[in-house]
Amino acid sequence: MDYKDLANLIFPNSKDISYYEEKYPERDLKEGAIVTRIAPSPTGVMHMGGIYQALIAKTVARQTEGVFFLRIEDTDQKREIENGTQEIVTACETFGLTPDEGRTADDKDNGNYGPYKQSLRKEIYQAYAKYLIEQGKAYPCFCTPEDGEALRAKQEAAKVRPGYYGVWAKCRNITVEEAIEKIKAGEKYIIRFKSPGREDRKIKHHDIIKGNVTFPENDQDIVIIKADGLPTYHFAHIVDDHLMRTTHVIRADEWLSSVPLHLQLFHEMGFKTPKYAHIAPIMKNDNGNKRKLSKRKDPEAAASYYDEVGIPALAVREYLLNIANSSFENWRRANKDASIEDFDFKLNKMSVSGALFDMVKLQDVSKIVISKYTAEEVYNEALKWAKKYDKELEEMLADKEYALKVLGIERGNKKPRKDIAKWSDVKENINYMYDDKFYSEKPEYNYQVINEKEDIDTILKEYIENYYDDNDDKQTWFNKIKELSGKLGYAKEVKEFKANPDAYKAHVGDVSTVLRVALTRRTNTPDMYEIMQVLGKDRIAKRFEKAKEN
RNA sequence: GGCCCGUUGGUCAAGAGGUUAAGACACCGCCCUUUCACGGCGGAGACAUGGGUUCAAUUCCCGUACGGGUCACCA
Repeated sequence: MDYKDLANLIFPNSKDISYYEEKYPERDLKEGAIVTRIAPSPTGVMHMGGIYQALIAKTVARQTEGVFFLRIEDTDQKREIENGTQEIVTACETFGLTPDEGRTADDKDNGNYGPYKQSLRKEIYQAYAKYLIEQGKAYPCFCTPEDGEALRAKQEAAKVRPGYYGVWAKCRNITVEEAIEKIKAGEKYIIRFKSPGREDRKIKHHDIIKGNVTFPENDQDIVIIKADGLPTYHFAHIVDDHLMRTTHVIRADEWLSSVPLHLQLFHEMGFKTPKYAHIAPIMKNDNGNKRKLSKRKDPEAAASYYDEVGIPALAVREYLLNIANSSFENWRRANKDASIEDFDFKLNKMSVSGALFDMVKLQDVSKIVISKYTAEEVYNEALKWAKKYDKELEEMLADKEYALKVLGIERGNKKPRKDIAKWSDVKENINYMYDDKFYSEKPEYNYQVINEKEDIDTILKEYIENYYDDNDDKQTWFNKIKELSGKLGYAKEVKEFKANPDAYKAHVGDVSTVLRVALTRRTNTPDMYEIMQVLGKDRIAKRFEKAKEN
């Protein structure tokens, strides 16, 4: 009896691995093309870290004319949630990160290297596990989970390194005969990798992001096939990324310390190893402590959060690119209108340590992104958002023609306003341009410098009766306010007033403020000329009348 | 605790053995046809720490402190 008999007993129906090697051939891509992927577990909402990873993976694949694919890692069926796959697929789509191949829905694939869902690949993993058993590089282990705990306790008490290795690996030395006997007797078992490594030897590894790292060799006989017949992450990773012909494994740096194991596994299988790039996670400052952005604690960790508050997906991508390659910022300033796809992203320029997530900076990026939108685009996006999250705003936007005028104020010129960071800002930004909102507000007028009711009423009356005309161009409009100011004893120029403050009651700016406040009940607004143009003389007059009542 | 990795202004960060140590966000001041925003100009603000090596170290080496990761039949 030999390893082959043992392997046949354990996996009697597995195909020979040559079947899979032929079924999933080398990809026919140009030299230097990067094949990479994201491989999330369908265990909850999509995390920002996942989006970040997807962005980087997709970017490098696209730049090298490679392939970016999605593989669902559902080997831990206890943790799986309903619609987990859909959640991932949808998140990728909303951020413009749709994979070139992979799972496209709960039960659908796109691509020739599938299935792209690990639970559907069970027989493949078993075929490769069988291959290892045949060579004596893997073995059945009859230890129970309780045995594992006991082992651990014993090792802790003895103050030795915990784990299933060396002399502690009880089942590694069971003879083939004995193993066969136990299996035939119905004993439960799992499959472990028989590590050839030695802890006192070092291995050097070059990570694209982390650089050179040195580790002790792996000597742990890790489990590769669990009691339920499914593989552990480590084994699935080796088999899948080999068969899917992945060239670059881009993943979170929590995996870095598994590299010695993975390298060993690739080597023992006789596979070519992919290159690794371990990216630092996005962090969060939690009361002075740095920690990973957490799905449970931080709402902004969920990919869906940005859709909810109305930050455009493009802004999120730009912000993430900022974190990924700081040269992006300079590039962006030099190439204001270029597509982010034209940015020459460098994997090896990524930061080694995790960046703190900066919501303020994200909003700044978002303001710039939105400032480049046309009124029509702002309208469409805001409406799309409003339909999902804000009925009142949706109603306000019902009159598209008017909404476009309002949203078009100070937009489309070379120095557009940057006052919208997210679609949820829009309502507050424009509501005074809607009469029903305006008149239902509490009528509070904060006129600042000029406060006498008589003065105010005079300014409003004079202006609307003798000066304002819808047909004036901006310069004429501006001059008229100066004229009015002069006529009523205010300085026509602010500089003049500052030079000689005692000669005037106030200056043209103060007069403008009276008009602005009467018109909008706000001291800060966009350009008043444009506001007046949109409102028109009748509505201006009506608002002035209302102001005089107070 | 063992093993890995890291530490440049409040945040993101560039950088090289010799630099006035970039830039962005945030902050402050001034300017810009009257507010706000935009834009322009300017300001404040940093190489964790102790030892080496060197003519010279923030940059290289060692230690310390601090931070992060990892040590599952989870990924």
